[in-house]
Amino acid sequence: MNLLSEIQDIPRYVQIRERLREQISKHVLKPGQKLPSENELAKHYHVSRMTVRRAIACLVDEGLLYRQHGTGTFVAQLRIERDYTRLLSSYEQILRMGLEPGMQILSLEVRPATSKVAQYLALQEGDSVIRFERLRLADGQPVSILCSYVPQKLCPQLLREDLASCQSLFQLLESYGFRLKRAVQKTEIRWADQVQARLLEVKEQAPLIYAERVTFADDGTPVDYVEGWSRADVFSFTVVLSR
Amino acid sequence: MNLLSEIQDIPRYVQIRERLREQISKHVLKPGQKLPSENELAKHYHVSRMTVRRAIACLVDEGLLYRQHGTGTFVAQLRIERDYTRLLSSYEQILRMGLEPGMQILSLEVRPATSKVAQYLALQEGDSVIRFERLRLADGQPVSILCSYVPQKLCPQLLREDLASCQSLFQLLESYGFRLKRAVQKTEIRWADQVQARLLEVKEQAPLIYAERVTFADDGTPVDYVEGWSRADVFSFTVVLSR
DNA sequence: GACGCATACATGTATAGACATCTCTATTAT
DNA sequence: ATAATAGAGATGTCTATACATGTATGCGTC
Repeated sequence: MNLLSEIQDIPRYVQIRERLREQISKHVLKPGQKLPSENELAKHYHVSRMTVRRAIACLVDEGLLYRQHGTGTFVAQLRIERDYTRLLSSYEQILRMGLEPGMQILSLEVRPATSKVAQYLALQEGDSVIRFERLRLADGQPVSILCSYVPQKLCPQLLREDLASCQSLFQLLESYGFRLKRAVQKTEIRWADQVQARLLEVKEQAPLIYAERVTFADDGTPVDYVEGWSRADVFSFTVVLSR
Repeated sequence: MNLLSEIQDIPRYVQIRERLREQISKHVLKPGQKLPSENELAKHYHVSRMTVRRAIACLVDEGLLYRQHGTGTFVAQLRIERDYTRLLSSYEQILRMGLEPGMQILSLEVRPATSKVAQYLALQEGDSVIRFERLRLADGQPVSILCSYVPQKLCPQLLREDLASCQSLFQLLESYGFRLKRAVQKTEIRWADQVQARLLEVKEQAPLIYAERVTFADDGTPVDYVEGWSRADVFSFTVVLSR
């Protein structure tokens, strides 16, 4: 009889969800195995069936479990996935690759928004945006040129912050209380111009991975537009797609 | 007073969800606007509050709505196209670009799985897999070389099907009853070898977008492993990321 | 006018139960 | 032996209710 902790103020469905997740990750529940029925789980945890269903529903959404109507709930076969569609800052990306992130600021200024930037950030053309351009390093080697645009009205004092000591624009934005939720990113191949080639230490016309991304807070407000040019020999890009 | 259709056997929460979705897409509910409270919606549709919450929860997951505890539920600012993380076949991708898909079969055979393929498809090395290699065309121009591997035991009669007339492997697999659910795709840059350069009509050593993808059915069984080499001047790649 | 507090109302969590629908199995009838 | 049927047990939908918790508002006090 597993008792849920009554002391801490964590919802029961969250506690059950995390217990199930742990059992799956530790192979107590093996891939393909049938879970106890919802009624059995409800009895076991001393909660109602609806609470169990809620816990299970989360894990089904994540792809850890699947249901078969009339038959039962089962552990899915593979789980390497989840983290792949996680929205990461370039800082976090490099950390994940096991390298030491570094940064070199190229420029930092307030500018009127061009029409393209205004459109992405839902501003009027000419509204002030903070333009922050830097070279991202991994283990001391240049890997990406990044250029971010943030509406100035969202964080008027951003310039005064020490952007050099703060390793990630995301950290800064989140510390301002923006709950970054999702982003749309478009990736394609472009060829290095002279300046980019020099900064990234590649040949002119070498292929680069070009990505542009708009990041949205949870209320759908665009917070950030980033363009990035990255060395094609360093980056790969893994995502999870759903049909 | 909107009545839900009692005749059709569609769950009420689905009906309410789709009505709300329609009102959002038609701007009856405008971005930023507050929805009626859950209790009001429940009265309006003559259902319980839990049923309304379920409908709303779906749309929150999709990013169309967001909630503020104690305040209300609101329409999000932008409708980021959900379609960006949709798992599409190459056929569907080209259709979406507004081009006419074509295909030229390069080879079709049953082979023992290499260790790499076996690992991706959760097979034993040497198990039979169907290897299907083709050139994908868009408006008659070659754009991708694709090479799919499917465990033979999943569809023993695949070879007899007329793969030439069926424009998409996905269609075929779904017609066999596989509920394709999600895929993990890794994308990077590689350089064209002699054969690839000739087929894709680019120079040798030209950069190509290399993608490998494992597709899973809803029970987590891997159904399909694809490698693709695509012309970098044709493809871009848009995804939605969440934090 | 500024502050604090009570209140109304919003969403968040949880319950116990009812009935529907789907699947599989065991029993019964042919 | 085979086919039809009944039943058990699983998930799917839905209700009505209770209480917890967060937020804005308006009122009274200072």
